[in-house]
Amino acid sequence: MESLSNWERSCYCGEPGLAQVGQKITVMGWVHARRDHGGVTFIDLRDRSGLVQVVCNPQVSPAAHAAAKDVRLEYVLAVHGVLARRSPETVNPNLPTGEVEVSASELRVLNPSRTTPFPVDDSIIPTENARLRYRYLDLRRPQMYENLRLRHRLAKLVRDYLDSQGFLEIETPFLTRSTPEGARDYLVPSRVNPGAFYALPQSPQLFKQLLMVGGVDKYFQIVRCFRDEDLRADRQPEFTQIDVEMSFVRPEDIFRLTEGMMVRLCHEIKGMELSLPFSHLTYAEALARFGNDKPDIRFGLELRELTELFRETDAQVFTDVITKGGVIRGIVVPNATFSRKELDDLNPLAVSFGAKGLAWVRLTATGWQSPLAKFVSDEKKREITVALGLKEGDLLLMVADQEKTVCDVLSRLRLYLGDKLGLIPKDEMRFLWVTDFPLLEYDEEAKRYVAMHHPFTSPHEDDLPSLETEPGRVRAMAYDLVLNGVELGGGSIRNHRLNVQQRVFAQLGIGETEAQDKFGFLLEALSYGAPPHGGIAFGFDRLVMLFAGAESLREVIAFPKTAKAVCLMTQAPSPVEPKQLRELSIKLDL
RNA sequence: GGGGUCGUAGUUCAGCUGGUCAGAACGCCGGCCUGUCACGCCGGAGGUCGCGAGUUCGAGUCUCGUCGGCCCCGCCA
Repeated sequence: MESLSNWERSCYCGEPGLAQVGQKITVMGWVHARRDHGGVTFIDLRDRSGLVQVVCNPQVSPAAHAAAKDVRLEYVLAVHGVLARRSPETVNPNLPTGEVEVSASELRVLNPSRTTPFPVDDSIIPTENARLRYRYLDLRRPQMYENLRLRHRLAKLVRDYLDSQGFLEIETPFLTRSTPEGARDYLVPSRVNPGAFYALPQSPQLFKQLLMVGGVDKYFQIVRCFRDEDLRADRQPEFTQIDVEMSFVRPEDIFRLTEGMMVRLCHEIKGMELSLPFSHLTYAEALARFGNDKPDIRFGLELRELTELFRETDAQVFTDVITKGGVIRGIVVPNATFSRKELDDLNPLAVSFGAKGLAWVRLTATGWQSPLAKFVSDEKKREITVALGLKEGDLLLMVADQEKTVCDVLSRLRLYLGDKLGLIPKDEMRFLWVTDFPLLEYDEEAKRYVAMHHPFTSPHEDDLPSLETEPGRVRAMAYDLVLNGVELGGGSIRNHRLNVQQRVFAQLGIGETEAQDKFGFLLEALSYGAPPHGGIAFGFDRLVMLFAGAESLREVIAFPKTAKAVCLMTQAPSPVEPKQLRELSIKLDL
């Protein structure tokens, strides 16, 4: 093992080309491959930029050739030599540096490596278990480096854009106080205040509002947030938000700012030109047409309302549901070439989505083909066929149940069909604003209303009078940004008027005493000339994931956690010393 | 908390209805080779089949439990 001493790297491995032929260069990196021909040894040296072939020829340097004999995969080398042009028959067209090679005059082993637990190569992707345990090896794979680089570039573009729009990046505390509502908090015990805990922020929500009261006017932060909830492919316990807040704004101002940002990101990263403005749907429209509030609008297969069309039929499975206040909705698959088996397989799928069953009608040359055919009169069949514009070959898939279940099942079925039928243009970026969310949602378990967005969201001005009389019907000045069916961000105009905030708290069952206790600082701030303000926050990890075309957040996070919120590399979380617990006045009860 | 799925050599995997099923490729170790780039050739080492019970004459294979990875539901203002 040798030291770097006075050696200085002259270029990255992926950089040398014909222009540098004849120059003495020094490259450093990892041994990606070694081909020993006895007389001459080839080493592919890799760093983050790519590969270059190093030739160790005893006629050039006996020492380098001898040193190359003991070199193994993933050893760290420094190589000094002349960049040579390869003879035409030895050019490797698959390598960006394939026209040249480094003729080694000196080769230093800076560090050996044990045999790695898996190959450092994009050709075989090891199990996620191994990748996460040895993340530093996984990160050597070109794909992972590209993901990290993409993440960096996006962050920089976001910063530059918001800076150009007059925003200040301001840090807010990580050690803050736990607040009711929302996700479970990660708690941090306070040593100097025994029995008291900080909470890691689920988002800097209140701080950014207080910055507005502080006259900052335009704030942003690319900031870590923490939520102690169960994980998913698109959910990590700590994740990064692009957090934005502005004063004296309407939703349109937030839309314009966001659209400008996304236009720039898509242009710079993908060379795509987005058309503006983005599509808009109200929450009610989204639910009616797509069955959920984050529809993928890259393809059709919209939901169809069928309740009235089937009300006067003898199809008892349908009429029973209608009697119980349920609905019937469906999806028309144009020109469906499903085999009978494929059709039958849809039923258990629908059941797995929560349906009791899946009804279908296929329009053939001879009319309706359907298990329901004998329960529907010919006249009704004609009426339904016309109403839905069914054509020969079309397939109508139907679910009857309570509205929520129907929406749920059909929205998932729609995505499944879109994917299976190849209707989703994978390289499109279709942004969508979803607006007019309900302010409140009735929580059956808690037997009270809870905030759909968060408790600081402003009710729609027009609905303000009915906040107490019809709380469930009040719309919020809240909006979500959806990209290709993924909820990318959400925000709202906040309550800047003290009395409105107090009225919302009251609807949430937060009494005056509790409000003072938990949010006193906010209510106080609102009483000192808080400007109208609002903002938005984007899931930065999800943004990177979508731009990378990755299937999981873990692909774009350097050191992610498993589905059980464990870091397989550091083995966090871990038990701590009794002494640490004593200092914190904490006793374990396991 | 619930459901599904996976766990066999360092890695990726094969191993059928229980009975030569302890296998392949790559990697690793040794040897040969001066133009390879998935180098080639010869030889070799390497596995408590995640772990624990059970069924059976016999379990990698079946059953139950358990641990871990992944996916989903609940949860995620």
